[in-house]
Amino acid sequence: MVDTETTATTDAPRNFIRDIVQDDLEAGRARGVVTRFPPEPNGFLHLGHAKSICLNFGIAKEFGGRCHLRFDDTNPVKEEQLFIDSIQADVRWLGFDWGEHLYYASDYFEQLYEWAEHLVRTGNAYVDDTPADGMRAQRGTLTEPGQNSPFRYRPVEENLDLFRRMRAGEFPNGTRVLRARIDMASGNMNLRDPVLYRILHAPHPRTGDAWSIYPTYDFAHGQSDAIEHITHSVCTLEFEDHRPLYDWLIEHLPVPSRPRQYEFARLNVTYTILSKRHLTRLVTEGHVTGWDDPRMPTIAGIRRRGVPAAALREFVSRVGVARAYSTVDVAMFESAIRDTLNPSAPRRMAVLRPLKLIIDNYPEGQTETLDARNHPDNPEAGSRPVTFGREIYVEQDDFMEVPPKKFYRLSPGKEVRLRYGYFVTCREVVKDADGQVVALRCSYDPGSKGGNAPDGRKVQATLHWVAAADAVPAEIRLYAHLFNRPDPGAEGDALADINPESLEVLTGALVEPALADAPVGEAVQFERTGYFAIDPDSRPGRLVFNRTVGLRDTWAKVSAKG
RNA sequence: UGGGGGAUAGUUUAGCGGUAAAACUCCCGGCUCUGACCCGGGCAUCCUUGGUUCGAAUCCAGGUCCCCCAGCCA
Repeated sequence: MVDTETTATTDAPRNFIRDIVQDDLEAGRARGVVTRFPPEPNGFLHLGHAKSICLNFGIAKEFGGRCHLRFDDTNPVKEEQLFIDSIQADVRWLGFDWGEHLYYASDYFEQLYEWAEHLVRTGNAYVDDTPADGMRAQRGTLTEPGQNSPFRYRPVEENLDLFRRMRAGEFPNGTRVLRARIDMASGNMNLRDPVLYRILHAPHPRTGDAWSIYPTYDFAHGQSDAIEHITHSVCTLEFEDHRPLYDWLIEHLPVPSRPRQYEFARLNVTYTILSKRHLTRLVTEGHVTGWDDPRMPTIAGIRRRGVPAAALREFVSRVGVARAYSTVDVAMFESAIRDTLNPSAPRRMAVLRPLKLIIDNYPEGQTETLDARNHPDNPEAGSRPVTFGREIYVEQDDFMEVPPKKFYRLSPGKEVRLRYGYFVTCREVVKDADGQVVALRCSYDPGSKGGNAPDGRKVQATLHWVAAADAVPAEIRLYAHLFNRPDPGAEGDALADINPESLEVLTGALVEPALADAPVGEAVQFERTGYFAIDPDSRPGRLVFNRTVGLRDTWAKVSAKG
């Protein structure tokens, strides 16, 4: 059976974050470890999130701590319940469990508001009436310091009054914000009086219209961590510059714990795009069929494609965690998928592009049942019967009328083995009026039943096949990389690099009957072609398979070289 | 000409002062009722220049290149 285990393994390799946690534990700086995975529910989870999920949940598990799932839902205009639901499903599918620890930043809105007032009262925050463009102008540039807002030294009482009225909904969007009073001349832009609250008259998926002001990421994140007693708040490198602000807020607020932030390099993969903005466009502009299109790097897409959760975890584990910017070869992902599937995926025979083969010396109307093993290395997987007959189908790629050197498969006069069946020799090539090969007439050796010749002679190739008598038609979807260059977007718009041939639909495929009742999502290996899984589009009588990943194809390389 | 980070094989990662390790890719070969799997073998002037040291990928100093930051996004 396919590996469908849902419990994540703990064989994670060493990395600098684990080292930090271990040191903190050993030095007594932390009594236990509490991490969190904090997605904003504004899209589907993808490969990059998988890395973060495995890291955060993995560390918690390794050190006997816990990992929270917390939705960073501070911007209601971008967030939807649909995403909240899908994210939970995806994390679970990946094999992780947050137990009772499901939280929302919005759960803390009241507490955060109180802390905001605290900052106002202590003179560390003020209400600024400067419009957005004015604030931008006052912020300065990367090399020039910013200018103080004229409202920077507003009296505490006035700030308090204004802030309360902001909450009460008295002012329109964008007319005022609450800012931390830190340092307009800081080299770190995040310290130039960052915005803590903005006015947003927008309904929130969870709090409805209870609020007309919402905290920014910077004000919500660290404090949420503190509320949950997160010990190690792990995020990606682009938040490095926010750490001083994270710490500043923790220091100036009466928070119940002192979390620490650590950053690692986000995942990049060749031929893939992982920015939420681009993924959203792929969906909304119709370049793919949805968030779960098997070509998408989303967890949902990957799952639909037939990739087991264990393969995703294995990939993340192989990639490692570091602070160096990097782009992982997508081949590493494909390899992890094959390695995960190979030991367990049942073997079946399916002919993607059928070519009829007629065995002239096989009795007409006769069929027989042969025994085919379900797995070459695992006898316990058992076997299944396959029908053999006078007319069978083989792969078009397995025949060449004029074979190049090193082509071991069928060609005029050549003998090959039909897997678990007989040796057959190609005697005649049947063509239509256009000269296209439409069938092969062959002879077989009755003594080679089961796949071995009585005289011990060898053949160079063993072909997969299906019998015309009981083959089942199927649609097979072959996927190639969604982008046609390893670094999509490196020159201009990433969507301009979309591979127009990322999907190939084969409607005339024939598969062995044992495949007719394959469960959705579980991968099987079509011998000699790859790993495939039933797509949810599949219906009784209309099988649809997705190619999860192909097998390594040495011949393709040899033949490509000529 | 601001601040913050990063540089180890084609790609990721390990290495934490003792003479470069693993996975993936690629190449060569073996095995084979999947040209799969599996098994051999090959592929690195550790960004650079100096310094410290018996000894440096590891420590120090200078340089170079790359990434992030000027949202009332996260």
